[in-house]
Parts: sequence; structure tokens; C-alpha cells
Amino acid sequence: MDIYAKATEQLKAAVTEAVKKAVADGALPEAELPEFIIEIPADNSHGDFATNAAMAGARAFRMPPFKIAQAITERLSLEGTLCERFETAGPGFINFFLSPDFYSEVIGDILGDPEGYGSSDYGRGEQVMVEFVSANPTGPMHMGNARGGALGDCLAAVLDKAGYSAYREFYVNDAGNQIEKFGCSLEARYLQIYKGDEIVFPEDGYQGADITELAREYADLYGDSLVEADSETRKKALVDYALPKNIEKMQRDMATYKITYDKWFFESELHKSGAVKAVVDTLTEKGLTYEQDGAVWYKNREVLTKKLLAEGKTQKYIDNLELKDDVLIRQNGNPTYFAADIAYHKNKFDRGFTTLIDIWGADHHGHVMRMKGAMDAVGYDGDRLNVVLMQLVKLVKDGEVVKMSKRTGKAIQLRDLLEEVPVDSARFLFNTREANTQMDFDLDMAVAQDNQNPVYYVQYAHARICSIFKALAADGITLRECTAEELALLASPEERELIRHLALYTGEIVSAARDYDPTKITRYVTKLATLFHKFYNACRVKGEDEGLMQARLALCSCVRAVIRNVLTMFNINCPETM
RNA sequence: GCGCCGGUAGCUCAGCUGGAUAGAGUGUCUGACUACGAAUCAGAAGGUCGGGAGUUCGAGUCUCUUCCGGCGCGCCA
Repeated sequence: MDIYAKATEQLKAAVTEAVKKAVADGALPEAELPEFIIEIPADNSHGDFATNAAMAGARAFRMPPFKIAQAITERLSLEGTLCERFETAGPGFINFFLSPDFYSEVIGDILGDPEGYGSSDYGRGEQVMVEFVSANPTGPMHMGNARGGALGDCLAAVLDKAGYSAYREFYVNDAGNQIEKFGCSLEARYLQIYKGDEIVFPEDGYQGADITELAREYADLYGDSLVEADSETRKKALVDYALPKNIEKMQRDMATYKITYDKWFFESELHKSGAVKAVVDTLTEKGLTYEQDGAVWYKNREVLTKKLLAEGKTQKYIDNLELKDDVLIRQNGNPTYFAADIAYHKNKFDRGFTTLIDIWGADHHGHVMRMKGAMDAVGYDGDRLNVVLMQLVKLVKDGEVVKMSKRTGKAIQLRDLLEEVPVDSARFLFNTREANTQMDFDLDMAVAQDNQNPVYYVQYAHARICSIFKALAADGITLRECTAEELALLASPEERELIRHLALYTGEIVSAARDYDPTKITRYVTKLATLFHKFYNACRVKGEDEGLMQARLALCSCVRAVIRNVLTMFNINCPETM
């Protein structure tokens, strides 16, 4: 257990004990013990921990909070805790102050296992699949994919550190309607090369310049052989050429972005193996499909109504949603994306993953409930599917929003972004805003290799520490093991605050894993760098008395270890000089 | 129309299961290198937490209502 959790539990137990004693002594009336919390006050003059026990108990004990606080504190013992004293304050808070043991223990923990620090068994080894990016292979990836990539990859890393077993997967939609459209678009561009404007480009086709380029490439390689072929043959030949090209491009881009997937899963496999058809049959066997207008429909309305009622939603709420059923097999015999997606998510569960995390663009949110319901319908627990919705990224350059549009071809693509912005910078910055808030990605800042850019601020702190070690090594000084007494010399406010923040790391990882929010960790490490820089300006290492110097060196070593720990986890460089 | 996500300092955003005087960064202004890296730090200024009502010891946080922005309600994915 991490030290903060330990300290909190100790205090909770001590307070509970004191309340019980007070009741036994008659200082407090007989009543059910109130729920109370131990928290870290925003203002550290209010102590390192505080409890609201006295105020929370005001109602139950029918006494003023400060009287209750008095009854508690008169019987409170900090024996065996990491705190050394307490006081009552404000409307009835009881504030606690950490003992030096806490501080030396934190340093010992980190130096004892710098790389393992922050890890826990919170996730109990659970197999979690994180599916992210999964961009359509019909065109280049865009800014949204860049954000999804950074979020998904770093979330998976956080999950691993929190004791889960995370698996990264990219779902390649290499089948279905959009591939059909892809083919029609390529066909039109190809024919336009030979026949010019007499060929009308399909209205719903992909208008990007990349399509024209792919058609041109094919023409350059194989000439006009397809002009006289029948349309199906022509489209197939063009798609067979272009699709692998696009997929390779995506794989290259993801590699450049330092994302390594455990698996690239192809939708076409689900069709080939019969899994899509099988899942439709399963739903039919359960009486959840019907035929209408020559298509096979899924009773989404029925399934979701049941699910929502079970969740306590009112019939009126559900009626307002105007739930609709969905087509699984079109009139033309082709399965829909939805049918394939049910098969895909079922397949994930079939493979043994017990929690599924999907990172989707917020424009897919209408799909979330349906998918969860469908998982219930095929026999899994839909609530084991968690969708992280990601809001739009607006690219800002020179203070102006750069509009992105996949179709006009004027969009900033992932590849363009990575040519301009260092990978470290992109991976970090996309993790500075929570997924469900719209984000302005400031290109000028991302490109800046200076203090505008938080990733350099953090890296600078690391490099600075390395410098200290080098400067001391030049004088023949290296870090040795410190005694508890020496570590107790780290008593300035800057040192103490820095150490307390170091101690929060494990809990922060757990919190990020629990909330599927890796952005907590970039904020954590930025704060760590801030506290280090403050310490650096307030305290010297070199030239101090040997004991204090060693203690401060140990602290520096801890900070360096944790920064390195975070950056390594997020696959971001951690340079010793800059 | 219905639903989902947002609305907190000039700008970009934090604020954990309700807690003490609402915080960072950036921008503006003023300071700090003869010292381990000034890519840093210290200080100042900057707020009707979109508006209104309610719940209670206590609301940025919970409930209701309303306004603004983004998105979704396809035999698209």
C-alpha cells in the first residue's frame, strides 16, 4: 500500500477509536458513527491531513461541531501513526501534521525501487483491452486521431502501472460500406485520368487529394488496363492496391508516434470467419431480431428499454429518447457496421478480456448505449465496456483556428503534425486536457522548444538534477545512503512539500487508472517539476554540510527517479542535458 | 423537439466521494544570476465559478429551471 493511503487509514482508525471512546465515556451521545473523510487540505497551513468528523457528526450527535471535535481530540492518540500532532481549527476541522518518519520513509521507498515506484496491484492483473485510434483506412489520419493515440497509449501505460494487464488494439475497418465508397472514389479518379471531366465524381465519395494520388500511382504502375474492365473488377484492383498502402501508412505513422499495438485487428477477418453472421444468428435465436423491408433488424428499443428501466430511469425519460431499432443486415444482404461492431466487441470478450475500453470521438456517443445493450444481448455484461469519449481538437496557429476537414484535403493530418511537432511534445500536450473537453492544440506552443512548452519544463527539471550530480561528481561526491536523522534535516517548507508530492505518485496513478484519465499524470509531473524548481531556488545542495548535502542529494535523486518514471511510462524522452 | 458533453481570471485549463480565504499555467507589471543550468524563481494585479431557485452546519461540486457553445438522433461509420 502506498504511504499516503497508509497514513490516511491510520488516522481514520485513530479518529474512529476516539469517537467510540467518547461515546463510551458519555462525552458524546449514543448514535451511529457518522461517515467522515480524511482529506488533504488545499491550504497546507491547515495541516497535512484534515478530517471533517466533528462536522459530519453534528446532526447525529446533535451537538455543535467544535464540542464534538473537543470530545474527539481529548481522546485521540496518534500512537502508531505517521502523524505527530493535531489541532482543531475553523468550524470544527481536526488537522494533522506528519512526523519526520513519513518524510524519510518516502525517500527510502523511492530510492529502494526507483523504477517500480508508483506501481501497485490495484488492477489485480485484470486483462483490459484499450482500443484506440482505429482510424478508417480510406484516408489519412487527422488531429483527432493524434489526440486519441496519445490518450489511448498513455492510458494503457497507466493501467499497466496500476496493476492491470493492458492490451493495445487498433481496429482496421477494411470492409463494409466505406471500402465500397473508397473503391468508387478511386475508380472515378482513375477514369478521370484517361477520360477527364466526362467522369463525374460520386457525390458521397472521398474527395481528398490522397485518393487522386493513389489512382495516379496505380495508373503510373499499371497503365490504362482497367479502363475497359468491368466496374467490379476495376474497383477491386484499385482497392487491393490502395488499401494496403493506406494501412502501411497508418502503421508507419503510429510507429513514428511511438505507439506500438499488440494487435492490428482487421474487420474483414470477422466477415471471413463468419463471426458477423454468427452474432446475427445468436441475436435471432434470442428473439431479438425481425425482418422488415427485406432487411434484418435488431430490437435495440426493446433491449435498451429493459436496460434503462433496470438502471432506474423513468418510462417518460425512455420515451423521450425515441429509441430506434437498427439494421443488422441490409436489404442488399450486406451486414452493417453495427453488426460487425457487435461481433468485434463480442470477439474481444471471447478472447478473455474482462474490461474493454474504447476511445471514440464524441460524435459517436449515440453509439455507446446501443453497443453496451448489444453486449448484454449477446450474453456479456455491457457495463464491462467503457467508452471514453473524446471531444474535438481545434488546431490553433498564430492565434487562429485552423479548420480541419478530411474531405477538402486541406486538413492538418497526423503526419503533417508530426513533421512539425516533436513526438514528445505531441504525446505530452495531448495528455494535458481531459478527453471530454474540447481542446485547443496550440501549434506555436507545441513547436516551441522553450518554457512555453510544459514538456520542456519537466525535462529541464530532470536535466537540472543530472547537472547537480555531475557538478558534485567532479568534486568526487556521490550519493551515499542517508540515516533517518540526516533525512530529517529536510525540513524546509520547500523540501517538505516536494516530498509530500513525491508520496502522492502511487495514488495518482491509481486515480488515473480508475478514471481512465492519463491527463492526471501529466499534471502531476508538471507540479513535481514546479516544486523541484522552487526547492532548487530555495535550497542549495553543493557546499552544504555533508549530512544535509547528502539528504538533499537523496531528495534530488528521488525527484529525478519519479520524473524519469513518468516520462518513460509515457514513452517520452528524458534527456540528461538539453 | 429529445439526448450527451462543456461554460471557473484577458487566454488555456485544474478543483478527488459536498468542506476552511476558489487554484495553476500563460499574458501584463515589478524584482532575483560573482552561487549546483535564469529553459528557473519571488512578488503584484486579475473572479457575480454563465443566470436564477432549492437541498444543509457548508455548494464551483448535488437537485430543478433557464441561457450560450459543441455534438448526436441514417439500410453512414
